[in-house]
Amino acid sequence: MNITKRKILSAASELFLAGGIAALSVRSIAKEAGVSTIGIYSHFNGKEGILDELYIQGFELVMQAIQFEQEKLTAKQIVLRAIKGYFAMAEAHEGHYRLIFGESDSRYAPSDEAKAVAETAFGTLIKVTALLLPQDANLALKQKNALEIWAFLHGYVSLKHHAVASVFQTPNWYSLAEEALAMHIDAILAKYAVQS
Amino acid sequence: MNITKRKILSAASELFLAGGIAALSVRSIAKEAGVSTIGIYSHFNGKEGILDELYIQGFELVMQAIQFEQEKLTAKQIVLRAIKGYFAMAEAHEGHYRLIFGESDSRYAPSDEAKAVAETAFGTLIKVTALLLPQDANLALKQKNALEIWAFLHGYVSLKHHAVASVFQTPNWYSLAEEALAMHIDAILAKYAVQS
DNA sequence: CAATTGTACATAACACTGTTATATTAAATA
DNA sequence: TATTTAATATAACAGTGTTATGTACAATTG
Repeated sequence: MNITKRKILSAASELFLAGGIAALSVRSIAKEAGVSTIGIYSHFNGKEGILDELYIQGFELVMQAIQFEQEKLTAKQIVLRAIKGYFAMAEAHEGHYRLIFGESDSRYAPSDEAKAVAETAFGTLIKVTALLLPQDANLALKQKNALEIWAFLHGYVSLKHHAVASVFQTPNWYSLAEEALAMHIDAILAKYAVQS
Repeated sequence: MNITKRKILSAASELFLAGGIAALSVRSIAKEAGVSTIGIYSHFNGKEGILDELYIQGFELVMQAIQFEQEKLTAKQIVLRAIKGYFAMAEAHEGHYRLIFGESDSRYAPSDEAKAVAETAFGTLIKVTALLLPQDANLALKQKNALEIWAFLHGYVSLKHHAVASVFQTPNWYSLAEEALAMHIDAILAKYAVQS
């Protein structure tokens, strides 16, 4: 990647991390990177190109968060650790999280390349959550299962960003989430347990 | 409410229903309502005021969706019907749904009045989901329980709006959701069942 | 009734957004 | 050396939400 291109991208990342989408204007990125506004268009596909890069960054963060060494852990332990990692990522990179889940700019739609990265991330999630299922489970079941856990996870994160979250005085939001998910995982394990 | 004020609000609602947030500019609302742009500021608090009204409309739709006659139904049946109603509302009023969950305009923040309506809606949800719990359950438990089901629900809706939703060829998204929620409800019922 | 006040309105402007046409400069190739 | 290509700078365009200014009409008051 070009050095100017990298400079633009890192400027965008910094502004995004500091102030979210509101701080990301074409002119502010250009100024921070020390280039002219037109540079955003010659090096990237305008603002959409910048957002695509951040979108991809976001899903790479998701993948990193749910993958790790799995030695000597039960399936439930592995999935619960992935869940912890997911929540930690959502807290540490709220801007990226909001972007990849459409809570930033309704005008932005990810490019095909960006969507491909998103699907790869979902593939990673399927692999992790499939540990809860019998080994001979088919793809449809694995997808259903991954979606189930992802929806539960994402629902907690998304609602935490919501105004109603303030009605909970206790700040143990993600503890409640992990409890509920643990219960759900037990239900999944019980449902598909191999009758021996 | 003033007749002009109603005309503005209904113009805004129509534009919003037809084209979502993208179709909602101060000038387009004014034109549709047959008033000057400044009218949006004299009758409402500018665009923020308009969005507040639509936000409140959205949560009223949520409340309507999860409330109905409950005669001769088990707790599980009532909650499952509320869940069906919730999904139906999210499909029929996607624009409102996206608005109240921050997927429309990141610059918009609901007013205190709008937030109060949101909390009332959450109260309704607590009342419905509390049917799954023992009658002597305390408020913290009821809140935890309502959040649990709401997160699961909302997660499915939010992910359906996401680009990754296209990896599921089968269009039975909400059937999968209802299945998963039914299983979770059973787990809740089992956990808090009165030992007799 | 006449005078004053206050409200609703229209026009225009401001500061901002993403994007692009035009012109200029520097670099690389023939 | 001459020509072509790439990167840059300036300015402009069409939008956005918002506001200042000026005007017309209605209501209230002396």
